[in-house]
Amino acid sequence: MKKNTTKYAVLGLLTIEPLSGYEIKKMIQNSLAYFWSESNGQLYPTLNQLLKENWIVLSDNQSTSKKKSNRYEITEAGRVKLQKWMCQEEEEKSIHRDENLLKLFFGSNISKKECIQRLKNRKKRLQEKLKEYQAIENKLRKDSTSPHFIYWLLTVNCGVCGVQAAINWCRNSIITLEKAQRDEISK
Amino acid sequence: MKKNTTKYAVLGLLTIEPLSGYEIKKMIQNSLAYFWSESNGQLYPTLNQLLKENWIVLSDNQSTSKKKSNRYEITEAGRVKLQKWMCQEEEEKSIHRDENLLKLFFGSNISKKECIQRLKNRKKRLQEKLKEYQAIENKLRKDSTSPHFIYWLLTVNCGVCGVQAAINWCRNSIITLEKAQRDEISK
DNA sequence: CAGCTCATGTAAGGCGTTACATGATTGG
DNA sequence: CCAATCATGTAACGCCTTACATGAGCTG
Repeated sequence: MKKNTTKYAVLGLLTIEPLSGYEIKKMIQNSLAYFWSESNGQLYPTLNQLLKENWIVLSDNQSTSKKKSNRYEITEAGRVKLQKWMCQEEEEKSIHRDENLLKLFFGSNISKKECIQRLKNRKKRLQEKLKEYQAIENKLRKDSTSPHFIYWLLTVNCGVCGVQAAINWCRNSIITLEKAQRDEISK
Repeated sequence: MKKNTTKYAVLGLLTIEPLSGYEIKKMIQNSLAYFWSESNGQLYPTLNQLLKENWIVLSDNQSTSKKKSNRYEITEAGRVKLQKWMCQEEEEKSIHRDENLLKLFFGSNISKKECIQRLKNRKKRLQEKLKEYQAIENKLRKDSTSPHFIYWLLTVNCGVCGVQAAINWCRNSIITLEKAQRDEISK
């Protein structure tokens, strides 16, 4: 059984406020980018699917601009559906495919020097990512009155913690490999 | 452009030793399960594809058992291909879709109590996972002479660090939510 | 000989992305 | 009026999983 998680992402966003497809896309890019993404090819068909299932409806208050834009509202049925999904346990699926780890696992096929360089680059990228996340966190903290505040903060905090852990692991791994490299040479 | 990472997983495993499709599958299940998986529907077609591209060949030393089993060896071209892939930079794709975070993000749609319960369950699952990873780590440490040893240890260590970070985040998040819950009631 | 594991595959179908197509409106 | 942005979609394709199909050998 497949999930079609796009459905729930859309439903969730519509509990915040009525939105058009285009606005949903923007919102995901601006606020959820660090843990979620949607493509047009997924989003628009899903919206029509949700309509058919009566989990969302076309909002009658038209959009601010004069353009044709379909603004959607979540229905009561949609809310129930979303809540049910949110309360479902999901087993901890071990991140099914981590390409970085796969490469590391086969490290003996390239030189230690090369491996170390890869890790250093990775660490650098992660540090940039960390800055981004912290910027999001700081921006969030400025509007602590929203009912969503606490959840959004926890969400971005998860990203921060994860990246920090990855950076630490990179640092330690680099040290380990550098030590091994020195041992190799001295022999 | 898509990657077909299965190719590289197979090539990598064949640098360790010649293997049949079935053995590759077992190996992934037994040793790489915490960061990689393959299904038959992906594995066998990929093997034939690799054959056609001359990155692997049928090994002539037949398998231990008398059954028909196609054991494969990596070719020099295959090795080059693998090494090239390993030295390629990949941009840090922010884990494109994290369902747990998506649920948390929409937390205001359900009760704090429910959210806390979800997090507690998640933490428990993560702790079990941590034990598994540590068991793998301990098993690995017993054969420290292998040339793969250092890489395999680093790989599993990455898993351990990630899970530990996630557990800590869960713990802190639970505390934060419980505090918010108390504040709600006392008002 | 029944049932297990070994062993290799195929078919169907969902998920998801990329790239393209199409227009309307707005701003310079 | 030209370009950019707003706005909605579709077509094609790749990845990946699930489920099934098939058959050989092995074990009691």
